[in-house]
Amino acid sequence: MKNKDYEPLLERKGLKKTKIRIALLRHFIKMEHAQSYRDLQAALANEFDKSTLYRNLGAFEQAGLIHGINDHSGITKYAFGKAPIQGKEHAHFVCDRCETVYCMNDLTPLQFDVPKGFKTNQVQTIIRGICADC
Amino acid sequence: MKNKDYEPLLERKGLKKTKIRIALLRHFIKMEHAQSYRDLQAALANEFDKSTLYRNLGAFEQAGLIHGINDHSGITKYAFGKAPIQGKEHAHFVCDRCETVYCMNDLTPLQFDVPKGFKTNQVQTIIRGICADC
DNA sequence: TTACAAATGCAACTAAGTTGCATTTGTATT
DNA sequence: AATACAAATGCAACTTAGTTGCATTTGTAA
Repeated sequence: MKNKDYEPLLERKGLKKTKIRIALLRHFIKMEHAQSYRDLQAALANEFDKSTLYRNLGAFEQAGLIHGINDHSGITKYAFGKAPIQGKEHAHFVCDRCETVYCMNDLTPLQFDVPKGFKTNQVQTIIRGICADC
Repeated sequence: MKNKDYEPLLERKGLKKTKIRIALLRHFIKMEHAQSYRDLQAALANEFDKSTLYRNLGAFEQAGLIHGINDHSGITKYAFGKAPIQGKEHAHFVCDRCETVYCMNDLTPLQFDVPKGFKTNQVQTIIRGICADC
């Protein structure tokens, strides 16, 4: 994906093309692991304010450009792509040693039968273990 | 389960029988929903220090008496019972309206085939939706 | 080029969770 | 019952994630 290719993504979502958004998109597309606030701040060389970064993460998530992942660390991490919905789940693998978060796009979709009266909107699965690099 | 019944749980784990531990155990056993730090602090009438409470949550979790659950709120919640292990998962249902966290003990166990080189330790599933009370 | 909504930067704030250390308490031993 | 020691508590100070209000700046459409 070339730099110019993802700028239309912003327009399509009604988001203005600002410096941080271009930088964020470019970064998310090339990163294969989920990114925490700190990862992102470092990757962007602390060029932008904390609130600006958080607000844009929120905007991107709402627009379905990225999705948040919550593991036992208590720190939200973000990865490129829409949030999982039922029937189209993708699981996340968190390495207990290096803490890297992988998106496992190709795992078999799951079906959950929740009790009567419960309505499912989305399903997120966190698999903890040791990754191939560790 | 009577009050005296769960005190042996502490001894068996090598944990001293202190006031906060008895109170915590009693509370966890009767609560059907997962509890946040704030829930617990309120239930215990702010009788104990923040650090004491957190340290005991850690000790209980390590002993397998409770397990932590992390949803999109970023706030860890705890529920009675051991953490899910592969083949014996139980999923958690988080209501998007009232934020209550339910343990769904009776959902079908899942099998995940992770890529080569990855080793699974435990699987946690968060189902988001609307609960029966909402 | 103008004009306005949307986005940014700044500063101040809230709240979760942690840590070091002095004091207290549960329990095992005599 | 007294002692003795490790483990647990309380306190205070701290770190860091994430939020909010507001004045200023900027992207885009007219």
